[in-house]
Amino acid sequence: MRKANAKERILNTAGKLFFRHGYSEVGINEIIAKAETAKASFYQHYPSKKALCEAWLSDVHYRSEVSRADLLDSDATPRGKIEIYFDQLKSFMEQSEFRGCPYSNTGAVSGGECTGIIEQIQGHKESIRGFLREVCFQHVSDKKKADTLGDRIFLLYSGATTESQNLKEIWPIEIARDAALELIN
Amino acid sequence: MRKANAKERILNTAGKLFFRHGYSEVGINEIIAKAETAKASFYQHYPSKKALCEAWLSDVHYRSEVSRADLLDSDATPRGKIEIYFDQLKSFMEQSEFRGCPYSNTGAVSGGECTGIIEQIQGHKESIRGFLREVCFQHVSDKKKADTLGDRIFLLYSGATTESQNLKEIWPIEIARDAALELIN
DNA sequence: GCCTTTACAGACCGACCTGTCTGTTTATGT
DNA sequence: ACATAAACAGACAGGTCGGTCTGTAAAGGC
Repeated sequence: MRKANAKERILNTAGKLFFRHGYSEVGINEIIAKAETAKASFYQHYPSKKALCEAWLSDVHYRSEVSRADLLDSDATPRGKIEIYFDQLKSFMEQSEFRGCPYSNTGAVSGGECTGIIEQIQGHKESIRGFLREVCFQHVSDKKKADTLGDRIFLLYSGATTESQNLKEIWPIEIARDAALELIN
Repeated sequence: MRKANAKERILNTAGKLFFRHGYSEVGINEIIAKAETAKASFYQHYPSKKALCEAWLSDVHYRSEVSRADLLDSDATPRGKIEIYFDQLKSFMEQSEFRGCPYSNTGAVSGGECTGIIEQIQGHKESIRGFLREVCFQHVSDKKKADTLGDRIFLLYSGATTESQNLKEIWPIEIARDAALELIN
């Protein structure tokens, strides 16, 4: 018996490969070879490569949502939560060699023909947006102001991720964090 | 004789296809079929598909740089230039069906192994960043303040492009424009 | 002991990929 | 009229792709 069952091994291996090299650059043969499983085992658990990709994105979404919920319910100040959120992004980008957002990257590959993946991307982005709006609402307690403030921080966050990936540098995240913290004052 | 020579036809056709469907989703055969040329003619002008991609990005960069230089030298106020720049992005996203930035999209595909393309992406991004910094310098005439202000607008611009693409909606650009205009006040 | 489920190995298929090659046609300059 | 270069058509090679198929091995419940 292996350390984990085949389905989990496939999902973990594919996740790493999709994230590092991009969905379209990774083949089924590479996934099953690195996961040390057989092609028949793969198709026993996932009907297609696209379904595996959706399972991966769903898994990432679940974990990130738990993390945001924890941060939202923590006893830090709203301002502190924003700071922590950007610092988490910073360490994520550093330790992932500036690979950026798995959702945006996957969406950039599939030019728009795959509806299932697009829906997951939009759900994930709206989740982050809602989180930032809620944090801001804890700060200003004015729904409308909190929404526009949260949206602006959301765009700073997204831009920081994108350009940190493009330029392979960390300063966009620091600039965005400073700008967000000034906005919330 | 065709309306344009083969090299230009290939570049224009490939540009449209790369932009709409993504670099890795478009093959040589499709390009030459849509460009109504022969494979031998293609390899007479471009040594490889990657070289064609670099030529396309270089062409896009040249045209966008001219556009930014025109805007920079125009007689609009710095604030007006920012506004025009975001409005240009808005109409670009609308008429391109939310395909986003060709550079970021291409960079998301090639996970980092292709240095030539990465250099072009970074050059393009730094060009936009420099443009925004200069516009801000026309406004605040304090080099350090102009730089951080320009960088913040740069991140808003990037985030607006990314999320407008992801969500297939136009509001991120309007939010980013409003935020940028408030920042510059 | 048997039986069902799960995982294994890997051949095989048709389609597609980039890139090479041979040879023909067309346009242009002199 | 003729030479030269560009564009043409398309077969071909060597490889990879996602996905299907047949058959075997091992584990767990009864």
